Amino acid sequence: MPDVRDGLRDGLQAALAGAGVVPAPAEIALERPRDLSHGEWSSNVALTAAKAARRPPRQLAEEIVAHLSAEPPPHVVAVEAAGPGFVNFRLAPSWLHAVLAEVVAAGAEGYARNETGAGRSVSVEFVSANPTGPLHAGHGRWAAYGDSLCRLLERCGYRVTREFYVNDRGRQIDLFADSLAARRRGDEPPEDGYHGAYVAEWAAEMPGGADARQWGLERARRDQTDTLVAMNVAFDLYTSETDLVARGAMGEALHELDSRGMVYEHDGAVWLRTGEFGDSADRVLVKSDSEPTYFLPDIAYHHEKFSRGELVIDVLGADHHGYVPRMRAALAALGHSAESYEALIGQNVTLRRGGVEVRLSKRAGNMVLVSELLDEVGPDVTRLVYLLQSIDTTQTIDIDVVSAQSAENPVYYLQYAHARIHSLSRQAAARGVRRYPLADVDLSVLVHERELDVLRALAGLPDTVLAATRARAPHQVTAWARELAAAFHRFWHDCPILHDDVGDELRQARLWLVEATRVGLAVALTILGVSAPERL
RNA sequence: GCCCUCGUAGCUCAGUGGAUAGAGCAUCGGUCUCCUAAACCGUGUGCGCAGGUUCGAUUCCUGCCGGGGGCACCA
Repeated sequence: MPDVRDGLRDGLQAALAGAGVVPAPAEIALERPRDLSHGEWSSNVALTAAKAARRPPRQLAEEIVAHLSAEPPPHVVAVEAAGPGFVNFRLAPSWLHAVLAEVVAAGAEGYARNETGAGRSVSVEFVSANPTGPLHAGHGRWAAYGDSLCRLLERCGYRVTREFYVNDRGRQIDLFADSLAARRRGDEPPEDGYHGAYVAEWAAEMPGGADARQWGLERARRDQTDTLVAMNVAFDLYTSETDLVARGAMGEALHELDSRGMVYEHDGAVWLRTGEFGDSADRVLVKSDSEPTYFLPDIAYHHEKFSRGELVIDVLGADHHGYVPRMRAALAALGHSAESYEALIGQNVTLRRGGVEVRLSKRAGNMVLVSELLDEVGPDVTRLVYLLQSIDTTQTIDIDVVSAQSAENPVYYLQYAHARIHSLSRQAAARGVRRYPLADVDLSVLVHERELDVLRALAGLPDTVLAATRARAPHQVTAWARELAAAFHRFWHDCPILHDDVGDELRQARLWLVEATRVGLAVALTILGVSAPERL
């Protein structure tokens, strides 16, 4: 599919050759200036190649411009040297009409798809909440983020396995079972046990004579899975720590580390030389009471994941970041390359209700559950709210704002754009207006700035998808969708479609513009895992 | 004390090695005989501080200050 940039690059290449820049720059960068007065596209080659060309950047830029003006690339109406040495391209609207046709031809399934990850597999682990309770609002962030990241990777051609690790053995599970059993008897849970209200509720459900441990695990798992399903998050693989140990994976990992000379005994415990691989200290794999630490099965699990992904990604909360160096070290000790393991650390979520911040705590009763958010605002708003901002910032979700049906709620802006598109379809059908085949429509009548702005936004989606994937930042897609919605709302305001005084040609072209917008929105919403209502 | 992370407008947040740093909310004021006004238009003395790298730094590096998180033979 021809990209305008291909033509511009070819032109620049030829111009550079014509200007006698001998070792042509390996890469010619083209960017969209934030200020349209600098043209539709701009290149800084003259700045980067100035040294090699042995002349001032501005002068080189002017030579390039001279060459390009003599033989302008497709769609180009003017080339200018500007600022310290930028080469700016002014384009005819025809380049955007080509974008419209491309969007429509590719459709929601194909537009903004790329092959950068083709043939590569990646394992992404996220959420992995302990099976000792429901998912809280913090888990919800990783569910939304992890799943959308996977959708981005898939759109870039990667084969993705969504993984959830279940820590279903060890001390926390014992405490949870003890807490359940205590509540069942009508006693208080142990001091360091689980005190959340859900424990008492679940204990009341528990049949007499049930094994608190087994029953509790299943109850918690079911609760978590229900929530994930409601959030439109589907995992490909759940790995139980108990199963992992039972099938010997832990022993194998230990053996492999040992055979590589990475393990030693000290004070009756078995240690891993993580300190030699960038961790701040060596870590215990098997305690002096012969019980493995949580770390050993975790290593075994991560080791296994490489059979499913050449690239292994963990999505972790900031409270687990201290764990990354030791896992990185353990994987290095097993011979995995540093680039093949990626730990993405996200900051915590805080909730505000009635102007008061609600601290998330596992043991206290003030925990806000994902299921509560889902009940209050529904899955679409929940996911979109999580994906509104970067995981690098601590997120404060104001439940009052998010649950309000008002302009303060950023979610409605997007949904309203979507609803308007469908409203138009209904109106058109009611008036007997139908869309002609695109081939029969003259798009060159689309010259209104509002129309062109929508198309400019649509033109940027493939780059946004690529950049968001590389940055592991699904929120960039949300930001893009808001931009598209804004452009669309402005277009809607200024450009009538079905009104009687709109000519047939223009009406048809605008109908297709709306269709392209629908496609663009659909792509973004699919990546975000959100569906939008057809009417508000 | 050590490590990680963040610090951008009154508030919540985008953003980027480039040319005049953007949205939403809030404030104030405008726009429906017209496809949904949950929209649109106007209204803005901001990149924590100090060095460094660079033709160019809000962006990269170092230090400092401030917020959050983490430093177990717990998970």
